[in-house]
Amino acid sequence: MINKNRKYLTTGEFAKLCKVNKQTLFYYDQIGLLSPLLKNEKGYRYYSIRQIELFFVIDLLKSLGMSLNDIHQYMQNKSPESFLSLMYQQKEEIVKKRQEIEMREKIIQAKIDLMEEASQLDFYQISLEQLPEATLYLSKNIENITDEEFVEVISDFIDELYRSKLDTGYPIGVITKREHVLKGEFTNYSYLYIEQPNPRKGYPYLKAVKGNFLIGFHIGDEKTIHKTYKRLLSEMEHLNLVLGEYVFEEYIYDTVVKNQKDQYVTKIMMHVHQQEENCSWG
Amino acid sequence: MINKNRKYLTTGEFAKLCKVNKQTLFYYDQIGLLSPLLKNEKGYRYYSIRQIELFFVIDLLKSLGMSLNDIHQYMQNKSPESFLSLMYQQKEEIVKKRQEIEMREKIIQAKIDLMEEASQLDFYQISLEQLPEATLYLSKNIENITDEEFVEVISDFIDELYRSKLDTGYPIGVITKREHVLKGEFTNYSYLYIEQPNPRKGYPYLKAVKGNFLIGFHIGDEKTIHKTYKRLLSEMEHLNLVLGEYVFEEYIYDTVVKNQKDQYVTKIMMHVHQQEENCSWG
DNA sequence: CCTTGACTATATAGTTACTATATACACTAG
DNA sequence: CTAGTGTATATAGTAACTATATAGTCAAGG
Repeated sequence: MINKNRKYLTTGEFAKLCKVNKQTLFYYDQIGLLSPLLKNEKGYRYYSIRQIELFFVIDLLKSLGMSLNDIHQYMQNKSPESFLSLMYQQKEEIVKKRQEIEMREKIIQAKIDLMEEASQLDFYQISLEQLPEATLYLSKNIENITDEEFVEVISDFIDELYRSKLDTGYPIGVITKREHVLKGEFTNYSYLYIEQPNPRKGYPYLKAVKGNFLIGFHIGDEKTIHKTYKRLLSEMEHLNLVLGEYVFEEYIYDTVVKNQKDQYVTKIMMHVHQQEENCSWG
Repeated sequence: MINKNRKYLTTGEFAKLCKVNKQTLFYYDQIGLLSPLLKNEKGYRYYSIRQIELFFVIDLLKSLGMSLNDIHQYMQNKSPESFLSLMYQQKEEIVKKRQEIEMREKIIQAKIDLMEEASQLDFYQISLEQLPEATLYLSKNIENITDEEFVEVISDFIDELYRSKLDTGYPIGVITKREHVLKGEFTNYSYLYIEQPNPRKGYPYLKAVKGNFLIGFHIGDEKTIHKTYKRLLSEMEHLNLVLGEYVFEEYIYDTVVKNQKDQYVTKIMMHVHQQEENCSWG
């Protein structure tokens, strides 16, 4: 619509309107994507003001991830019909992109919350807490399997995180059963898990837990985690508690925020109950 | 958390987990962004399963538009504090990005609506319609100004579209005052405008219009638009109508969807009133 | 009329984050 | 022992710019 008299714009002026580098317009001219309406005998380019609308559309399509080549293809044989169908197509794409962005926004918020929480913790303190119900997405069982099978399970687990968008930004944790912990097999894990703060309905393979937990932190390489387990178990006895069904482990600080293994921090959450004798006595 | 026994992954396995090309991991190793925990004497790379969490974060940061170089900088001296501040920073960025996506989604929807509407139109029909109130963002006055001043105004207008996110996907239109139309100066425009279907409050420079409009379409180059104006004006007289204060012009089909100027379609909307005599007679 | 400074042009090289290709070595299963 | 799959390095290519070098153009001021 914009077209006063036949005022044309130089490359510099047009570039300023489009908010791009002049070189970009040379490049677009070169690949035939957007050429000036006319070129004088000295080679000077002159753009019509109207061409800004075309640039807007090119810029829109580019921002939606279309390659200049594909945009060029469209521009070759444009029509109201093909434009409309392109827009319908891009509408679907952009909805997906918005959802991805929303998911990433949640992930970032989760990381912020986790880090803020971690900064308040005293890693040398063992505490007894009542944890609320939480929904977890579990892997297949990983007890007593070979290395190859383990890689297979992890692979499936992570594939499902991608496929069903279950990555919430929370750390991937592990669950160990009481029987293994009591046998001193602290790293004979049974499942991997990732917490789902906003679980979607109709998901079959989710599991809830709540109850009393004895919580402690292991500082340093995983290799020495048995020491922290022993401290926790003795504290448990001291408090007249018995081990519940599961123990949960989660990284608080890992390779993402620390350079050396001896600075890693692992949170250990032991499900516990009052001791039977205590109950019948009291 | 994930670490069974000291099972390491080959480059191929790790790449599969990360859903990237093996070459990408070579590249990340090369630039020192993400190197395998160990390399054997034959040069074979072995990644720890835990490194997937690091890859996830790299991938997240990358998706937020951070360059590998900047990510690398962060990784060099990572700490819970720097990670937290990075996340806060990225949270702000992603909010902006989401808002941009939402705006583009609206633009695409507007283009779809406009094209669907256009496909229903009979361009050879002149019609009288009551148009509802609409909010328009106006440019400065462009009557009788030089080419240089015109470019200046356009530039300001488009700058403001960018700055205040006023691009709604609707076409940029022009307004001509009655006095110019009556003098036959059909292209002596007074303002540029763009419709705002969801105007934000507190915007001072918006203008509303409603009333009866005589609507016709000009097919072809703008140069011959006076013919369509004359047809419209004679139809107006025929219907015993008088010209209102303003005439609006909008492109229906332009350089975005048509290759040749003779296929462009311009919508002309003339504000009209009943003729005085008619009113007093009736 | 000449010079200065801001513009225009082309050509070429560099950038980022891969991706593809070519070549050679290693490892595993039959 | 060989076939097939895996691994490695080195090099070149890609998209969409971006920067740099060199040269021609133009309008204003002295």
